Amino acid sequence: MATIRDVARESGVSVATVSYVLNNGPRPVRDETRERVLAVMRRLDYHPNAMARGLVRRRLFTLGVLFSSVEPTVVTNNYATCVLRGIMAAAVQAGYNVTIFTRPWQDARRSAARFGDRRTDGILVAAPSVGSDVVSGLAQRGVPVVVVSAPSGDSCVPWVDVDNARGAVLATEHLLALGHRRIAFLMGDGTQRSVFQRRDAFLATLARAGVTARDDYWLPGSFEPEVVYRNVTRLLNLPEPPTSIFTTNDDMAATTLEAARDLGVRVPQDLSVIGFDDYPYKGVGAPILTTVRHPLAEVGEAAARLLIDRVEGRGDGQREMVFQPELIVRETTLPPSSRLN
Amino acid sequence: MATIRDVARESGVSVATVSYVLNNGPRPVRDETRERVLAVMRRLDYHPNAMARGLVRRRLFTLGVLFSSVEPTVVTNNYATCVLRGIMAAAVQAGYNVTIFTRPWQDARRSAARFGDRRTDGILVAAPSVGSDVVSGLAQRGVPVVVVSAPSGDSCVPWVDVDNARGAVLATEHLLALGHRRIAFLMGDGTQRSVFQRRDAFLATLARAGVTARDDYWLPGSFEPEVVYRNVTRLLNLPEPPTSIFTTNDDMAATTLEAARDLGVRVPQDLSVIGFDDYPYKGVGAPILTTVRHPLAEVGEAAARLLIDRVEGRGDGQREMVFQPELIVRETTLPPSSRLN
DNA sequence: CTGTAAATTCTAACCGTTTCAACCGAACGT
DNA sequence: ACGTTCGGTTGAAACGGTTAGAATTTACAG
Repeated sequence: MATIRDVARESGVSVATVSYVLNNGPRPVRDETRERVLAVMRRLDYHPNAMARGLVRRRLFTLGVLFSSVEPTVVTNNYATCVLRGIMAAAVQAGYNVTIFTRPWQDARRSAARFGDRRTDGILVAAPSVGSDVVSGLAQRGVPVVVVSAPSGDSCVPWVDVDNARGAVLATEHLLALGHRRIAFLMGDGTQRSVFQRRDAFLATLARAGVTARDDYWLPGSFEPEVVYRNVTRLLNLPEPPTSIFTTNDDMAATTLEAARDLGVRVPQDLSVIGFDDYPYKGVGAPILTTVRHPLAEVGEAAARLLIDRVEGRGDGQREMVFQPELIVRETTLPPSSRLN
Repeated sequence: MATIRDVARESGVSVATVSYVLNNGPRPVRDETRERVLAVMRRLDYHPNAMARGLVRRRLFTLGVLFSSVEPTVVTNNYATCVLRGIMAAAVQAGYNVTIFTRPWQDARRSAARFGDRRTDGILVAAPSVGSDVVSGLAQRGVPVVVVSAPSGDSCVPWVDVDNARGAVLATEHLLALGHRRIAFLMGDGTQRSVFQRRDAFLATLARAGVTARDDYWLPGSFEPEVVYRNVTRLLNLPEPPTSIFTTNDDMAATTLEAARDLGVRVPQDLSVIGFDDYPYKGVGAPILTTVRHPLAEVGEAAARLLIDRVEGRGDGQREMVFQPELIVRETTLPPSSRLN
């Protein structure tokens, strides 16, 4: 494999000169010389070694992505896929590659140095769990970090998220406006702050409307499909089952529909279901989910842009971005059937 | 940020010794010395610089993934997501990171050197289009390559794929066995070899059964949802519409269901639909697609394993792997309704 | 003790770039 | 004719590691 020295030798100039033509600077090169060097580069099929470059430039034009958990299924679930799509969009545009870290974050002491080993120019931390020191750990080590879909505890780390509370308000108010009073909230597991934000806003909205949150609708939170399925079954078998269910995300809503179907509960006639996130399911068949649109790809894209700006020294003070959710009424919500009330 | 030299100085040994403890070799280090060095490393929060290491070791423990097209949507479509899931699984297990290239492949002359710039230890090329010189270009430059879901023209480049022909046979025979004779094949665009393999097997199976492939069911191939939708509409409005449609992949099948629904054609009563790939849709509602299961994640995982074996010098001659597809009969296929025949 | 082999450790070259300080010649102002 | 700039070029010092070869200890037999 040809190196810069080969090019220099073949074209009768110093390596410095070759480097200058390679980078268009920082010193000028006479046109005639440049042409000669370029010709040799082409002839030798030369391309600079990324490692050597990265070593001295301390830049590799690569963004790191760290998901809270690195189970391969987690890296490729709906949430991650959507965020990744946005990240890729920003990366493509800015000419960055994207590296997905596969080693799980353990704690700052053991992991910060590893992830900050200059393999990437900066790191996007997606959906860190509440107790984790991943963000502060990296930030403290001087690694440029942007948090995706979670506020950063660390005040100097930029973050991008949707307005979770607002989304939950939209969903809840929609159900209330339809006339629902028996509304259950199906909670995801308690490692994400967004889950709590959505729950709190749900409860607050209910309270504001003078509707009491029933204890028997309250079940332990989890994103696990099996648990969700079981919880829904339990809810629908209650003496007074809910007439509508609001889930923490669309995957849970899908599982809810499945469980309802298996119980012979018709959606939306007997049960309204509303999700959150609006994953772009290719809906294989009806009904199509009513949900709160969470612009995940845009969130990912904005976060990646923010990170790129930071590593390129254009940190224009932008510290946080909050996207507004939007209620998407489709086919899984209706007024509660009188039969059940 | 602490360097190996800092550690050496602080612990009163040479950098070589520090390196030996870092890598457990190649020379032994006395226990007492090792402890001292490790203590200093911990105290200084030292972690070796990945670039420097990569430069001399010529290994970064990172796999590159190159999708035929790098539209961000392509990188995160169903196909790519499934393959990526498998790749991640293998990578996690072997301790590799995964870099997704964002610059599109142009041609060997312009791109080979760029992608072989030692930023990754090897490259997984996913679904290269038929005319592309991406595989040969990289291979020729000495970059370890494994092709995902396409046979490699280059005989010395390993590849992994599903048996596309067999899958199409399974689907077609299923429809024939149900009694369908008016069967349409909806073709994807002609840049992937697998599309042709599926089509050819479809036609061959039809011929073997003595069923003629009708010209009026033959439409220009495309994966674009709009085109698919239009094609399906055209088919179903034919004087003698097909009683069943076999699509090149599940996304197309989903669009087919949508178009049928919009036309008031009931699936599976009036029209049977069978897809290919079995993407793990969270089926939001019925009917659930009958399809040919293509173990995409396993394909990706196997390919990644093959690549890792190669870069680690354990190339045990394994050159190609073909996975067997499986017919998954669900809810979108039935015998043709007599009404229509 | 001494000689010798084995176990450690050190010195220094190297991996392939970038870039700074220095140099050289030509053009320029005076 | 003579400093001064300035465009163009170069040698060499980083960048932060690995590792071969030499040097130093240590272990052990005689």
